[in-house]
Amino acid sequence: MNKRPKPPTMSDVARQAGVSPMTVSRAFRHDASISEKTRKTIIEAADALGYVLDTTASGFSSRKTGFVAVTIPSINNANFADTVRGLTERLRESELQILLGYTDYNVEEEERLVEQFLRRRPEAVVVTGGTHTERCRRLLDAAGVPVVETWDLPNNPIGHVVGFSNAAAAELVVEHFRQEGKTRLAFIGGDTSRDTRGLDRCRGFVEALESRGLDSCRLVASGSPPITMREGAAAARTLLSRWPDTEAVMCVSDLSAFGAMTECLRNGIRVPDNISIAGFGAYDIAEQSFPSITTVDAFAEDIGIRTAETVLTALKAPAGSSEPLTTKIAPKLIVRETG
Amino acid sequence: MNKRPKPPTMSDVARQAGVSPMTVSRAFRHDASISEKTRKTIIEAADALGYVLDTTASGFSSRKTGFVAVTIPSINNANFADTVRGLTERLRESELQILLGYTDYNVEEEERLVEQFLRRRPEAVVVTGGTHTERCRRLLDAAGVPVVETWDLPNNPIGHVVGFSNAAAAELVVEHFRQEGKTRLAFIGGDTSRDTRGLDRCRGFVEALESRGLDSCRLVASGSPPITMREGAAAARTLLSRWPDTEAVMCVSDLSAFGAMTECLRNGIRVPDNISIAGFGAYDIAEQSFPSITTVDAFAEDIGIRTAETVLTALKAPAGSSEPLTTKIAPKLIVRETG
DNA sequence: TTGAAAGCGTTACCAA
DNA sequence: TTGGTAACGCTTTCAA
Repeated sequence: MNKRPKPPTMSDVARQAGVSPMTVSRAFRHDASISEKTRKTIIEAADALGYVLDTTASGFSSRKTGFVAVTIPSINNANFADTVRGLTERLRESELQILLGYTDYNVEEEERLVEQFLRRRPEAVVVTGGTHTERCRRLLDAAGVPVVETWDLPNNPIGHVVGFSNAAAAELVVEHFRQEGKTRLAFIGGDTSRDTRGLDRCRGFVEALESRGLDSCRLVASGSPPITMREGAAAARTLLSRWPDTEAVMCVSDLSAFGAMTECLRNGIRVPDNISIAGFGAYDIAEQSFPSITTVDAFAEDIGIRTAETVLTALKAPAGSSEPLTTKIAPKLIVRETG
Repeated sequence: MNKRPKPPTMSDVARQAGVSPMTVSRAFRHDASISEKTRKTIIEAADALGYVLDTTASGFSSRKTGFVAVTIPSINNANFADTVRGLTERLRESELQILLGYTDYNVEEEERLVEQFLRRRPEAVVVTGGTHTERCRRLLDAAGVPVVETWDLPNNPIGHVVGFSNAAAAELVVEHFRQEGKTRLAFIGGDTSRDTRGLDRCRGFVEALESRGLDSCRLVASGSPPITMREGAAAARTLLSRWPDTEAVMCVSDLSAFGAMTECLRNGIRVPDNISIAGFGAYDIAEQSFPSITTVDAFAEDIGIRTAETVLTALKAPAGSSEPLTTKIAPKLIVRETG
């Protein structure tokens, strides 16, 4: 760890290379008009001095930070990780860098994070879901940069949207269970109101049952979102003791579905012979578990890719002209051994 | 999306509040000497204008960006996610923000990322592992900021270290299998040389066998790191067909262990009656699967917390005085139903 | 506790 | 293709 009081600047490089600082600046940009020979001299001088471009200064000067601020509910979730991966890959060529933060499924924390990010002057902001604090909406609105809401279809979007209806996704599962002739259906999710997408799935589940004239009282909440495998297992215990004749259960995620399934197996309840189980999210575990788990693929990575494309389009558009884009993703049911 | 050509500045707020820009600056800092009354007036004026502090400018001026650059191998890995969580939580109070990137277990990509991050002038850099390209080491060395290597104990550290010996962790598992009287042991991991921590575990496994006079030829590689559940299952197939009398198998991670286990179950092989299985990383799945999986807990979140503390200590120390700190984590064996 | 002046390292803009 | 000059919005430093 070399403690150098002051890193070299463009002026230092300019002196070393015998050119003006402005020419050094050009040597470090892709588009600039500069002779290949001059550039080579400059890059060599820079390397010799250990010079690294200071984007802190260049961003300040050009009012372009190259940041895209992204908030996700949890950093430890394969679905959101896939979305971030899609975003990152698709943005790679464009000089844009992701500033990533997680909210713990908490809108207050989201507000804190968004404000912190806005101070960095990102060129665009990507948030998860359509539920935010009033102040958070105001901040985003006033930021004057493109905003994309993902993983949902908000009624009153802030700006752009790349998402799907979580309620409709739940209906896919209900319809599937119905086609298999099941009538006593249950839902396992987390308690409280923090995970709005999880709640939307529950709501969609209930509505789908009601519109089919089925009883919709079998709802079990266990643990605060995101609900874990262990909480899925606990919920399954509750479910089986309260409504032992349940024929099929949809879980808010594949992780809880896996927990519920192992709980059944531990208690000698056969899946799907005695009970069908479905999850959500197309996690690896749903495919690799034994038996494998019926699920819904929301195409998390695609959401990221399409979000990146939305950002790029919005950034390219002349300042006023950008009308909000909405990209709808169509989740897909994947039927497996459990259902 | 309000398109405002220019966001308000401190001068705008100062005019609105009837004070000097300098006083506005003080109102936005925690330590500054300013009367509570003045501050209140200013904050109100700022809110009215929709002013948000521009850290792009303040960082430039003060030469403090408030960034800690962090690179992890994969964004979709519960272990590294836990480390990031520990880091983030522990850093929350300190005005430091994490700049997170992932390398895909690739040192070339790591070099690219580190260079990109260094341009942002982070106040510290955290990397995973002790293996880097030559140029990456040079860049980090020249950056003049504290560097922390994690999840490993490098022979020739760049600066600070918070980690453990992956080889020794593997030996824990071998010793456990030995105490259960198993002699025909196998290892399942990924191929090639990208995941150096995985390789270290394999090396530790082999050395532990040899030092106990056991045969160490049962090594199966499947897929490029990080090896998935599916690849773990494929490796188990190979293993069982090539060495059907294997008594116990250690997998490079819990995910591959889970895949290997389900593959056994699918084929009617009882775990642990016919074969014992152990993983690594103390993932949720190892606890919740049925049967549950023997594993090694490397205390991923602790690694993050201790790393944050190392960063804070190094940042507090006067420029020259900081000698490298090494924090050793002691991984712990967790014996479960499979082993 | 408050204010004024002088940068911080880069890029935009215009001129050569 | 190159160079000079004037910002960019804030903090540091010193003075009141």
